[in-house]
Amino acid sequence: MARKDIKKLIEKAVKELYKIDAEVKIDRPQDLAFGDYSTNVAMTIKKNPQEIANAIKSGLLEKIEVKNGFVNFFLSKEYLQNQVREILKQKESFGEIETGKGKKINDEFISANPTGPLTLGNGRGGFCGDVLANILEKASFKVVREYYINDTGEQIRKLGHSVLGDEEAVYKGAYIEELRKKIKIDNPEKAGEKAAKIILEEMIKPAIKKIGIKFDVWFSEKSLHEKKQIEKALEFLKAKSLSYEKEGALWFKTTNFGDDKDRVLIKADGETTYLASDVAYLKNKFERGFEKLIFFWGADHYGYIARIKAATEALGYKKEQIDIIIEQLVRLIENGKEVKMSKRSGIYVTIDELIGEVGLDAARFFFLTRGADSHLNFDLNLAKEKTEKNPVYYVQYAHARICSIIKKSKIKNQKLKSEYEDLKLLNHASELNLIKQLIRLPEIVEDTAEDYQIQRLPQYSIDLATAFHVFYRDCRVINEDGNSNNQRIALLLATKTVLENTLKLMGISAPEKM
RNA sequence: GCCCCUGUAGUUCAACGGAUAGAACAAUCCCGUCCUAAGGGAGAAAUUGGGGGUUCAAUUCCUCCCAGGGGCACCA
Repeated sequence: MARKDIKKLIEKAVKELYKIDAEVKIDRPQDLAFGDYSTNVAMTIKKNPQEIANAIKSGLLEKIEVKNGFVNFFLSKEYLQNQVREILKQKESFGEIETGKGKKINDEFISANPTGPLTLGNGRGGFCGDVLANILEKASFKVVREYYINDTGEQIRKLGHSVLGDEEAVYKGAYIEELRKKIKIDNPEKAGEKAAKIILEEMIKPAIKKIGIKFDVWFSEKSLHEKKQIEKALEFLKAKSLSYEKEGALWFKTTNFGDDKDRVLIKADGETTYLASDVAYLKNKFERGFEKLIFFWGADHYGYIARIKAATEALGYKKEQIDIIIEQLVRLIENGKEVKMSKRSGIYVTIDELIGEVGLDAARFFFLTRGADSHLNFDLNLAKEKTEKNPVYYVQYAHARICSIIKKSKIKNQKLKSEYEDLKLLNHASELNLIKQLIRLPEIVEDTAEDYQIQRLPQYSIDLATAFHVFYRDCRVINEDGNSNNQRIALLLATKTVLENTLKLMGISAPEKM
């Protein structure tokens, strides 16, 4: 990666010049006039940028300029041309980096209660959780995608009551009516469990399959009870003197770890709380050897963070091993007004409806474009209208155009190989700019695996597509006489590869024609 | 009351503490096709909610205020 190499060069130069270890950051300036990369290190260590620039020599670089205190680096044509060959060599593995070194990460997302269909909000977390897993895998982490099923407890009993249609019913909707026909059990708890199973198998799992997500582990809360793991977790806390009895309940001293107040593990009526299950579940996850646990939660679960971190520390692990990504809630807008979504009231937009109306690729792109912190509004009618204008088609169109040219060129792969030896004719500004976009992918993967800002990826795919469309305008691949320019075919194939790899990371298809 | 998130162009969103705050959609105009015009280009549109502060440099960090969303259970 050029960025890494430049960083090393600067660090070395600074060390030799001033005998200090400066923290060097390499940026990509927005304006290409400021170079392909730049650094502000001269300003942060208050030294002369020209002096630093003079100390650097590399075949990577065509020139180094100093402006406004920044040192700007311009990549050489030779380096860029060689990258095309590199991409063609690496193919689908282009973009992979080694930072993860095979470390095991558990990525838990969606984990919606099996009390109803998956909705918009679940989709947001689902797409983001899935794509983060893709990125982490690209960064050489070993990722397990996990879904936690709350298949026992209060909400399951309530589901049972709802199916039975008694006065304790809370869930509404056509699916409850359907379940009522299928389930002939009088006991609310048993009826609830049966209903949960049907909802999971016939509603949730098919919806997840439909949106292109594959979970490695479906983890049942009930299994924690059955395997006595909750008991063991509680014994563990007791042995560490981290729990105590008060007013007939068993409490967990979460305040020892920074929580506002202690929390109940076993209620006075003898039932364990959700937290008790979670302590056991956390213990289970860590014992499976994960170095890091990622959770995608909706903002309504914010209050739970302190508890989970406390539990992590109580179990003897570091709270840094837990990364909780809070997705702000999706607001449903209808006729310009917010409609409160709620499974209990039966007002929501399901994943099935969403995909049916706007399609999977557009839906994925829509959600991936927005950062987790944005409180996004979702207007289904507007989304339907805007579907045709979704930028995802702009990106896919670039891929389709490439496929079309390649098909037309009738070039054979074997013949091409020898042509790659020389790519020196790729000199046009639009060709070089396209290559500059291509080589960003590993950097995008590196940065995103680090900070989880998934929206960087769709943004990048648009930049990449734009660079291609400009190249398409400026540089003909198939000449008027019908012969093709093989070096440009090579660039085309490299672009196709990078587009495919990027779309694959987002879980979006790369159509050959549109 | 306390905690978290948000407030950026007409709209929906971007922007590792950096250079002239970027896109897309909408609105205006140009390029009539020759490898897919689902494309390309030009211009217009922003006092980044408001006031202080830290910094060589603030949309970004701190602080106060205003507005909105979420959370503060022996619920999940």
